[in-house]
Amino acid sequence: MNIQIHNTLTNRKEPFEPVTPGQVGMYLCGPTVYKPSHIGHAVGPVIFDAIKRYLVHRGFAVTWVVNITDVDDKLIAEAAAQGVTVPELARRVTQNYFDALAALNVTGIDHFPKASEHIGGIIDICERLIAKNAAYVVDGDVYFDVTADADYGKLSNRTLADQQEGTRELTGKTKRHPGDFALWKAAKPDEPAEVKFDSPWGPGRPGWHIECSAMAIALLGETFDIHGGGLDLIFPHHENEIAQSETCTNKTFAKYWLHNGLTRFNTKKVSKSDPAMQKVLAEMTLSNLLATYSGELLRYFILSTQYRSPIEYSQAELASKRKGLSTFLRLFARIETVAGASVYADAPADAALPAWCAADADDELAVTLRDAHDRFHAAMDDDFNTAVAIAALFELANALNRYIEHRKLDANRAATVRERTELDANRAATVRERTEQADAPSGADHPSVARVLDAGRVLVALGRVLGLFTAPPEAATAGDAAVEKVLAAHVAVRARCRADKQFELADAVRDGLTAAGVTLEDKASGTTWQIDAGGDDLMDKLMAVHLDVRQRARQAKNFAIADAIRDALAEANITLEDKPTGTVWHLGG
RNA sequence: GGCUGCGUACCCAAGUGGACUAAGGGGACGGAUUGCAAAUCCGUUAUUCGUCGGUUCGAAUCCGACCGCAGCCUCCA
Repeated sequence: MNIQIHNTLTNRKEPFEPVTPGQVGMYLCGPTVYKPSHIGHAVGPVIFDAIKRYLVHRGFAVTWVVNITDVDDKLIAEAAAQGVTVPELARRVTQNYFDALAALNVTGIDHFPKASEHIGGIIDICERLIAKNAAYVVDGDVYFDVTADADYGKLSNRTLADQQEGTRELTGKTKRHPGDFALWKAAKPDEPAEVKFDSPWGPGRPGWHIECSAMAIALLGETFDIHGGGLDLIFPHHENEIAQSETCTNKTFAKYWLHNGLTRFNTKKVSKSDPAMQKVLAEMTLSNLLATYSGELLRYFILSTQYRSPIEYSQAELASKRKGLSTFLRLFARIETVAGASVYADAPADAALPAWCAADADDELAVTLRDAHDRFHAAMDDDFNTAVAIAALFELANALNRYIEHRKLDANRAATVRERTELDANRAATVRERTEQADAPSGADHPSVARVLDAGRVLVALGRVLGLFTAPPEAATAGDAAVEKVLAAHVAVRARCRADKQFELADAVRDGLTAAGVTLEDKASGTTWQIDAGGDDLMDKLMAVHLDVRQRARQAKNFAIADAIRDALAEANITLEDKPTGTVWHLGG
């Protein structure tokens, strides 16, 4: 099956055939590093990262370049406003960008060239264009002559005549044609020394578009495969890149042009230039978002829409996506409980199907797994349709949950049932029946469990092709052993309450924890917790619940439970002191 | 004004001539399960794809008009 790519140049889907068979060069326009990255900056890198992973998965050797534009008018202005040097500001903002990419699991970028480090290549292109009479010098500026490029406008589908009509820019004395653009800008007297570079035309710095041409050519060659960026870059940025590069080399610059949809908020583009958006934008920096949402969730959110469509950002939408993503993460935890082995470890790197899933295998799970596997690949082959690829993963997840459910594979089910016999003699008959029904599997030796584990690992491997499911989510309490222990005490207390049929107290525990932002789930294999809203005061909240429940138990003269609470907390190294003013607790008593 | 796109259920979102009496997710509702929940499973939730025409044996998908929205034409991922 062939990979199809939508090419902005032809406005069609085309079969993907790299310039050099088996090898792919990709270039994505990166940020101008003068302000912290916002949600929109994450879209291109996440999509391209998924594209690279898929191409690698399909056997291509891929080189991916993302530029850092660190010489620019806005950068100079912002550095001056903040009272720092341009390199210092650029360094800081670049680091901010890198941190966000790491959190988003964007790991595939091979080169991050900086404009300031490619001045030689930029000057070289300018000179070649001047020599070809396709560029001219005016007072230390160098302009590209758009009339020198016969097919100028082919990417954005506009003619020079159209443009002359629409342009607000005056031709003035400097430019010959209003569409001409600066390749090189002469330094202005008040600009700092670190953005003045020597050139044959005097000190100055690159124009906006030229750095991408120079860096792409330097790292990927004069013709490469895929060039991408946001839709808003089609004109003038990419149009001008094509014009200057192809006029310079007489070769095709990039074979396929990919453009991702823009992030929107209240149906408006998230844009730096829109004053109404400025405030929103400040809150939508990637570092802010990553403080609230996991990188995996943001990545999943971006990939759940086909890349050419706009993405509507909202908290409600992210909350909805969080639920969807958790379906997978819960399933992985469930399989681990069933099989006693992690799906994250030993997932097949190439997402290959297990032997029992051979083409002629016709049992239900084999068919579903094969089908999901096929659909995933077909979706990605079709212009990297990650939305449909994820839908295939959902179908597989559902099939696995169903399989576990119907075959009663949940680990320790039999053991739990036995415990229950002791709890509730009246129900013993039902319980015995259920014990017989369950095939009481334990561990990965059981054939059905082994299949679930295999299929779960394929699911993880497919997700990893999109850059998801790399590792189990870190518990919100990681590193906070005290919180873990106090929660364990809650679970123990609640189990005691339930065993004693003190359901009001049991519910008081759960309701109290829910209010504190912790969800309890009673499963056949035991009670688990999930922290939805952590925070510095979580420990205090958890202890408040303990004290409240204990107080209720004492009022009901249920001293057995009250004592059980104190004992459970003692296990957590917490002592309680009952004083006339109330009960106080301290750690490590 | 020119050039791109878009408008699919309560919300998000795939699908761009026949396997569509339209994927998938969220939500809602009913059932199983649970002491009660949560999770999970089962089921229901668009005879219809902005509106009106046209082409076609056949259209959400092509064409036209209209309505609404967005992007680019100035810095932007």
